[in-house]
Amino acid sequence: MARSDRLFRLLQALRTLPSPVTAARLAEETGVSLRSLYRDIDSLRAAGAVIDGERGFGYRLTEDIALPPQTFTQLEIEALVLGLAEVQHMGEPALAAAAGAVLSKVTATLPDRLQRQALHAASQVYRFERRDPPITDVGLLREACWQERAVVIGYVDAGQQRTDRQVLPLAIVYLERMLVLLAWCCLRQDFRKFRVDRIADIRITEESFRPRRVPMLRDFVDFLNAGAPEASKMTLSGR
Amino acid sequence: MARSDRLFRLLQALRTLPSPVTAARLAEETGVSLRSLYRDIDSLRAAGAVIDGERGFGYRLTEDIALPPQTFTQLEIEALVLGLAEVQHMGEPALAAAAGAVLSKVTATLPDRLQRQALHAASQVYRFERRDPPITDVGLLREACWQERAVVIGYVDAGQQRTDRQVLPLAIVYLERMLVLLAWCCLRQDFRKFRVDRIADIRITEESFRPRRVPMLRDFVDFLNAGAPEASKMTLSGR
DNA sequence: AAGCCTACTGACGGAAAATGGCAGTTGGCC
DNA sequence: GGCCAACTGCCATTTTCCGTCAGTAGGCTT
Repeated sequence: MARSDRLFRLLQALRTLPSPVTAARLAEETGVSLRSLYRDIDSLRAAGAVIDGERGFGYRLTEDIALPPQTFTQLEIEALVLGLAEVQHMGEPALAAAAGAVLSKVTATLPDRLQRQALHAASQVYRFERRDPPITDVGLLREACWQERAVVIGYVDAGQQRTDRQVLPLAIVYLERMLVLLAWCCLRQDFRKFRVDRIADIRITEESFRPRRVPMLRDFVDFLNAGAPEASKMTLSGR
Repeated sequence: MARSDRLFRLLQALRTLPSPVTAARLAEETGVSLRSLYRDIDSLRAAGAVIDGERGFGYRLTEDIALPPQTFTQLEIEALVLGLAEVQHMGEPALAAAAGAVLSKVTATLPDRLQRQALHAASQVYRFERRDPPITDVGLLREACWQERAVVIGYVDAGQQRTDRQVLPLAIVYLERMLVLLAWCCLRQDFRKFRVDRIADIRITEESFRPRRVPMLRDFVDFLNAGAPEASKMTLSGR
């Protein structure tokens, strides 16, 4: 309540006051202590604003936030609603919630007519089966991917054999109905696919492999495609 | 932080759920107790929204407001990229292209950092099989749904029998891997499901059933769910 | 090399707000 | 009169927020 309002005023101050502006000035402007101001700046940055801060100098707003209103064609709205609905159904709870939030945020910027279209899209996703929540914490794996940190996983293979191994997580992939972790296996020194539902436990280590995730992922896909016939090559999602 | 996000979702729920909507429903939607919900409604009203509340009836949003700017979290970006990638893979060419367009438009408005995140999302969709293009023109069916015009379809049933029938198209649904048209069959005077891949040809007629599509669709879903056990009820995509 | 300016971080304790539960009131409708 | 659902007040608990303080760090001037 009070807080979000203050963040709004802080952003306004950054926009209007002559830059660079010191933290002390902004703190005074928003009526808050210096410490809290730094926290507020963090919040704005977390929300996507790009704020330069140089020691001994001050702050400068480099990139503003606010999703500008968008327009979409009717077909594009169908695609958006359909895709996000799909994620709401198949994703783990946190991801499903995020899909809902995206839909809300995007449609909020739409003019009335398009909002109604979004609401009554002709393409829909219905599911009979309730997906049973995966035992594995997908969120943790995703976190590891983002941070490019090695993880130690307890993996149960097809023969019920459990092994603990350290891997470099590259991506989480929906591969023909199956949730799969693509990773570099440090034990075997090779690319491996791990079915997420067979990962018994996960521990994120301190070991970072930044910034090698993206190129390694590319290599992995190339490697998988090397032997495959042209018609059944993997493609990276959408790009 | 969490609160302002919730208020946003509440507003969105008020916008999208069929009005009037009860406090209990909204509380469930935003994952909060009834008591807190009343407080949240107060907050929105304090922020300027005009929300009708009649005892024994429910709420209705009379005048909308805009809340402070929002951006996407990393997880929300994952959801967006994943969902649209899915559509790019499973949709017919026109729809797939639309999904790509949405992704471009949305990411174009994002700050650099988030754009990079979108590009290198940890969740991805890979497909081996190339989808064989459906014989049926899904676009035409969608068009008929949008325009709420009756169509005459040539349908080949399980026993290879072909019949021509006039139907009122309600929605196109991805139902367990299968593309299905939900429609009112004028011949049988009943709700029917038609597998899109068995629709041999389509002709849009002049006959309009506007504005009955949305209520009819609701009836259809209720009808399907009437006998089903609680655990396997259909849900309308995402809302 | 020594200050100085300012961004930034961590820890800690107290203050304030948010939250949920409960018991009750109220107005409209069957 | 009973039911429904909006609304209110109160209170214990939990969570979040906030200011203070102590310290680190980069760039600048002297």
